Amino acid sequence: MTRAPQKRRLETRARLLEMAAAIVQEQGYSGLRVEDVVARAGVAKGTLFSHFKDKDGLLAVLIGDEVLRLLDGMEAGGAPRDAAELTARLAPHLDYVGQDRVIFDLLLRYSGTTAAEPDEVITAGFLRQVALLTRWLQLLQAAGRIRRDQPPELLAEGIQAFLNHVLGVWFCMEHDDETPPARALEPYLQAWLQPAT
Amino acid sequence: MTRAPQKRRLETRARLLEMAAAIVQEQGYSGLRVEDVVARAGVAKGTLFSHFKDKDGLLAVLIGDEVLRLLDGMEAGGAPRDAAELTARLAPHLDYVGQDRVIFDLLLRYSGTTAAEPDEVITAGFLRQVALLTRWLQLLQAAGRIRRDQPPELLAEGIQAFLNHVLGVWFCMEHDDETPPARALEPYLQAWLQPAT
DNA sequence: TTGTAAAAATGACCGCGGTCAATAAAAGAG
DNA sequence: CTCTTTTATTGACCGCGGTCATTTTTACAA
Repeated sequence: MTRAPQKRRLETRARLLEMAAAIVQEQGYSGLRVEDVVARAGVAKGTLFSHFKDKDGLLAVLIGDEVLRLLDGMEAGGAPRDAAELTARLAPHLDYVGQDRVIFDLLLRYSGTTAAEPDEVITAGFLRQVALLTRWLQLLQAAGRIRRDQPPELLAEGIQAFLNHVLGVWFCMEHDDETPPARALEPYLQAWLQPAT
Repeated sequence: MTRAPQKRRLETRARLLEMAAAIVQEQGYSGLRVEDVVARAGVAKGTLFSHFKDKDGLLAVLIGDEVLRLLDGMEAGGAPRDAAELTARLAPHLDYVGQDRVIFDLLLRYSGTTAAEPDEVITAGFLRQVALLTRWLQLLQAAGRIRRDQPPELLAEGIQAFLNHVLGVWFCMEHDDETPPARALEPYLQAWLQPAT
């Protein structure tokens, strides 16, 4: 008979996440070292890896959490009324991911995970994002603001593709460059969703 | 007075690449360990890192080389006559990259590098691929087989985006799945290049 | 040939993510 | 309160990529 996870364990997990978040706050994602996390949380290294599969597993929770918060912001803005407004809704997400390559790499690694364990926050985030995009695209199609010759699911996945493409390029160049990801995304979405004439 | 790189050094570099390629042949890219490479090449570890910036730098040469060979194949096929034929030309590339996540990750890291040092094989490969795609798209536009309302450069970059998207998803799922990347790419390219009516 | 400065190669060493057999702490059973 | 079983934690240890002060080799001048 398997038992439910005990209270003490949950507290440890919470403390690990809390300390990790604090370090990220101070040093950024790239500055996060497992040894620092466990030191601050006052546990041994092995403990961390009994709570999270690996360092990425820990990051996935932190980042997934943030993605969910960004989604709240997106939804709060209400349904966009055209392609340009949709781009604007995506801007915060791009800004967040664009701030550190670690975020990008991790999201990319999980971005295709449509199935999988629902307790993984990051997966939940993706499912919600795709669902939200699809819903919005349906509305835009109904309003005749974007093309209607393709199913909204395909268009949504296409948007994901352009999002990642733009970010990938962003991380390859020196950032003195003045074009932020959100701005670079525009021409792609305009072309991809081009309004029905 | 700086001197040109000496013969002996070039031989060492060549031997390192040769041995690395052999190991990849046997164990795949994921199985490549720096220690094995230097052991086979009969040099110390530090030597490898004086020839290549890091492990990725070594892989970049190996993979970039392979990408160039694939490009030869693409060009040998001649210019495609419609979107479907273009997809077919890209299939070998997808098959190659899809065989190991290491290849994908590395190509993605370099994929935005449009400028940079021309002696990097992998950069050369990308420039050539983009140029080739652009040229083909121009021809297809001229022939009226694809949309003409967007510059071929934008369409080419879009294709890159879909390529990476499809591959990203591919690596996220169990590979018992029967849909290979090339097949998954089709609907995107059809939609993205949708023929002028 | 010999002296010397640049180039090339060396390998001990480090950082850091991740493992695992051993140990401690909790949770019932009697 | 014991004894036993499950759960949670520990920290020494490992693998592997990457560094750097030191040593060896090479090229060239006197």
